[in-house]
Amino acid sequence: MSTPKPAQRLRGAKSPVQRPKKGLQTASAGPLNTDYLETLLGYNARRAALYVIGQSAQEMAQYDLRPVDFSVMSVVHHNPGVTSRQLCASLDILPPNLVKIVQSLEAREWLVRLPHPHDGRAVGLHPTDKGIALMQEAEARISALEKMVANPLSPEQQEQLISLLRKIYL
Amino acid sequence: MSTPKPAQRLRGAKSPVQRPKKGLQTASAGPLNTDYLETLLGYNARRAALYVIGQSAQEMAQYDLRPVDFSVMSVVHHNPGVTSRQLCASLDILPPNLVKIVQSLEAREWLVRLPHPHDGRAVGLHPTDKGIALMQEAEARISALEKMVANPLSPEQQEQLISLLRKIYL
DNA sequence: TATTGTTATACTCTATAACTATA
DNA sequence: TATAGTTATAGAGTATAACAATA
Repeated sequence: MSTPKPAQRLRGAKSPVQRPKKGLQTASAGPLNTDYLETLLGYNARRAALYVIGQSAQEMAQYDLRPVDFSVMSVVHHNPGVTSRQLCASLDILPPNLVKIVQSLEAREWLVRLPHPHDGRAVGLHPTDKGIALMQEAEARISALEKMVANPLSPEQQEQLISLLRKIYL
Repeated sequence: MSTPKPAQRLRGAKSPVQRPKKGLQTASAGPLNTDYLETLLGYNARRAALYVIGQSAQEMAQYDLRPVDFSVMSVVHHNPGVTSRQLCASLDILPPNLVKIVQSLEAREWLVRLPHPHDGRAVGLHPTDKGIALMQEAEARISALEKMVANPLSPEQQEQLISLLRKIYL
């Protein structure tokens, strides 16, 4: 039941955006004017997210972990016994779509489903020793990668960027 | 040939993320510990992008414009005569996937496809008067919406956030 | 031979309805 | 009656291969 995940081309790398030159509007050659889109927070946040997560996805491909798998395993890792319902609320995943993710992680023996102590309807998700070891390694690699990606920014700027992003969506 | 687009539920709003409380790991109730994920730039950038673009999508639904339609029309608006190939490179869209987007915009008479003056293979995309009027209004609404969304930040912080994001992905 | 635009198609992601078991 | 988890399925988004017309 484990899902085979063929290596996938990762788009949204650092190449596609070309620098705009004001005043140029020739059709066939030369860079385009994207000045307006570049004023938009949504546009810039999406491009940054696609780039960073694309890099992370490449890094996690060695574990056959997609970004969503990593997020789920990370929450399970730090919240042993978490229920599917809580995971869905926390990561904004719809319950039907979480099912096969959990099945795949369970098949690889990174988590186990145990009956919930106080609620017969619910199932607690617990990381296995294998899953804990995996996530210790994977989280260390992701943290190291994020340092590389955020390298153009000073440590103060890195903190500030995350702080500003959180003020937007929280 | 125009695509009917049923109003779609927009997820990723400001509710799903719950504040973590350190030390709490009870399974069925209480907020989860998501401290680790919240240290990640990719995680925060994605949540912010989903939130901002979700708001924009709601605003553009009145014109039956999805985010990708808005981006394409905006580039056409500011680059009359742009080719499909240029659009794909600029917005990171694959050529086969741009075809039906352009067909839909053409069917609504927001752009026209004219033969390219210097290249018989290429087709230039030109905004119609209707398309120009649409985008003047739509871009004004998006800019106003972005001001609302970025309201928790000071004007200096807003500029800085965009500047920091660009340093990440450029 | 390389590029533009296109068709067909497959795969992934996201969404809704409906069912069961339990509270 | 409401909630947790699941199944089935539909729709949207993203990917590759291959073709005709033109450079």
